[in-house]
Amino acid sequence: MDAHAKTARSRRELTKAQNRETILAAGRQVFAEMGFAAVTVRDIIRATPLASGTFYNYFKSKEDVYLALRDEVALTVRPRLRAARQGAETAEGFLFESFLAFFRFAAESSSEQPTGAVRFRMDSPEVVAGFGELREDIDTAVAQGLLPAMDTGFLTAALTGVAFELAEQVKGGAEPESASRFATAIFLGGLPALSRQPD
Amino acid sequence: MDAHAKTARSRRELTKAQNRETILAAGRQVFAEMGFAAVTVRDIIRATPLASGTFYNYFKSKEDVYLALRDEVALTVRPRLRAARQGAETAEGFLFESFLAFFRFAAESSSEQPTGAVRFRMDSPEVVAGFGELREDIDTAVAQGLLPAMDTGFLTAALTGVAFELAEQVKGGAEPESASRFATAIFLGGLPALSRQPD
Amino acid sequence: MDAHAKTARSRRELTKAQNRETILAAGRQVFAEMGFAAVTVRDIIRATPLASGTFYNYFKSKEDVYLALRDEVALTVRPRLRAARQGAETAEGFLFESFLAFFRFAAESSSEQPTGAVRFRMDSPEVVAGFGELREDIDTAVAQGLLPAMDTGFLTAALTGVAFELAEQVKGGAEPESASRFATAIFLGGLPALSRQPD
Amino acid sequence: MDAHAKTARSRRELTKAQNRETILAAGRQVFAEMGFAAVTVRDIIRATPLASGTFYNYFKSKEDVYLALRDEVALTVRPRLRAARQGAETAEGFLFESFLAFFRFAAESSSEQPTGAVRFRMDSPEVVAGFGELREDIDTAVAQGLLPAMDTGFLTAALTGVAFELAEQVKGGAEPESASRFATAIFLGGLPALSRQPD
DNA sequence: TATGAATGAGGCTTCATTCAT
DNA sequence: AATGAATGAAGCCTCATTCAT
Repeated sequence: MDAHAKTARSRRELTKAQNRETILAAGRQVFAEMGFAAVTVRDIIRATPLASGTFYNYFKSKEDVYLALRDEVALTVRPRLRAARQGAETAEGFLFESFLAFFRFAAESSSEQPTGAVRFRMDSPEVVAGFGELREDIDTAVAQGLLPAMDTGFLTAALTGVAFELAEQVKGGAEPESASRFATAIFLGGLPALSRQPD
Repeated sequence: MDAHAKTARSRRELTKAQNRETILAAGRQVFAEMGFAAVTVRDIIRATPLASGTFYNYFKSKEDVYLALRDEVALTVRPRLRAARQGAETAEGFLFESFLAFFRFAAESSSEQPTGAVRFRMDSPEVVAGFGELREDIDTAVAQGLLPAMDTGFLTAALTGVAFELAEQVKGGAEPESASRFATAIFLGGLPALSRQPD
Repeated sequence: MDAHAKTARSRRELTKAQNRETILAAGRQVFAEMGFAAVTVRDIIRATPLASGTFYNYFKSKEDVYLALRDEVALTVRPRLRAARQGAETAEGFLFESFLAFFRFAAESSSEQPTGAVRFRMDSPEVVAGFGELREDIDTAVAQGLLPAMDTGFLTAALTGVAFELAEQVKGGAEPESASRFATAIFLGGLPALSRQPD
Repeated sequence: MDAHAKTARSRRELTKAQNRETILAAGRQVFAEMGFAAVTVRDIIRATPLASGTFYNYFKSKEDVYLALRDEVALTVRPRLRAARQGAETAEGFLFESFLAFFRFAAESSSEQPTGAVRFRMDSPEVVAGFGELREDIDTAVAQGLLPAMDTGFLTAALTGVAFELAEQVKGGAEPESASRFATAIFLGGLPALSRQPD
């Protein structure tokens, strides 16, 4: 009986994890299809084989699902960004690898938004934190005299803005590599540096 | 009698224009207070002295109100950006005045977003078009050899990203002037240029 | 001024009659297109170049329009039925001409009903009254011994039922003449009489 | 445990069936009281102890309820008509029993219609199909030479018309038996046959 | 009389959530 | 834990009607 119960219990836990994942997948799908604002809990449930009551065993609301998805994104992106930076040896490599990791992720997770729908930014604190870590490293570089003193809040904002906007270009079909080269060139030398950039 | 009819007609049209403006103002308010996703048509109506049916004489949905607000924003921003550019004589002045116009507008229209709410971007095609015009001018500059050849799609994206993200900093209290200097420096010379920038 | 007023007044009266007719025509159209139950006053107004307030100068409700249309129908049908009967010299001619007049009218006023809509019967007291007059004449015939004594309520019902149902066949494409022959034969001799009826 | 589950399931399904029946009963009532056109979904719900949302678990609209009621009528009437015909051995019995079954049903389901309301016909394809089956049997009789050749579409229409109109008389208080005798006499011998019919 | 915007009641429907099974 | 029907609040929207012009 114990053995049986144990088997049953682990089967259940498996099911629990599966159900949670099922709901998250449904959320990803409907958020992409309809846009956050238009999605209802029922829409998420409908994209699922589960019963409506089951949803509430896992999430409290669509916002809750959304935040979980964002954390999931962050969980994927941040290690990649960190790895990219740690593998770099020059300022250029540092920026280039970071942008490249981010744009590759954007290309992977690209999905169609409904035309006319209001666009959302998947920029949770968690995702932005990836850039925050970049900032910390830049702070370090500034302290070491490798980079000039500057307003790091502004720099984070500028990096974030360029990263997210170029990510849209990448989602629209641009190459992650050329987008990364462009962004890196801008931050290393501004517009004049672009002339030295192969397209 | 003509005068009377005319007065009557204009009084009516005045009321209509006022009602439309009343609804737009209510929309501005509740979008700022609650965030787009959470707002309902009823919320907008409730922020109004009008009857519910009246709303539908002017707009079809909250999306409709939102788009009208965006167009209104565009109508305000674009002339300012254009004027800023036309008054500039150097590349630096060109960028600086454009950013400054945009950040000043951001500072004016700053309003509190609900913490935790999903952020929206007020970047309609119309607003972005302001940057599109900038792009045209840059294209001209490229043609004249003042600027290197580059991917203007990427450049527009980068300018847009920096402008919108720094605008958030400005809404959070940063100075439009210093944000403009920062953004200008980045695009003129990249990170190295920041050392030459007084904070 | 008098002359002018008079002209103005008659122009107005013309307009009044025209407006009423415009509304009735719109009612005919939308009742045929959508079915009575689905039609709203607004639908009728929308099928009109008139303003909504104007409707209420002529009718109180869609029911009011509907009744006016029925009266109009009755006004058309009854004289035709009466003329048909008065021109008949035998029982057979009497029935045949009556049915024929009715079916011809049905053929003329045939219009498509929306599939799936609940069907309505245009059998107002006024329309039925056309058959009531037939009944009176039959009563007379009974009194004169030309027809056997019977329940005239039942007979009116039977004639009405046959007339309206065969009218549907006629609206669906059947010939008024053959439908009239059929109905006449039934009432003169029942099923056996049909063998003597040329198709 | 199985038994428990089974009981649970059937208890649920019982409730579901009861709710559906509750709504249909409410529909029957309000359609009879107000006429189809005037009824709203809310009227049906109000005639029920159920919550408004519950209605939509069972039906999509008032039309949906109406069609279900018609099917229910058909389900009741058709077996009766079929049994009536199958028990008949002569043409007269055949017609008489069919009409009688129909009129008895009409008498049972008689209910007050609102005066002045537009009348509806409960003649769905399903109900008419009862007469269609009659037609098939008549076709057979025609093939066997028992009845003369004729337009069976017209005959179905005539039978339907007489049946539905006399049913109204029956709902108004006439005897099903005498109505059946009348209708049978008409179809067997036309008006002349009525003299042989005891009232 | 004609107009057409304003009104707010109220119909339609979906929603989030509960809870008995 | 899973189910899915029930709930009723509440959003959406149209409606009939009024009334100032």
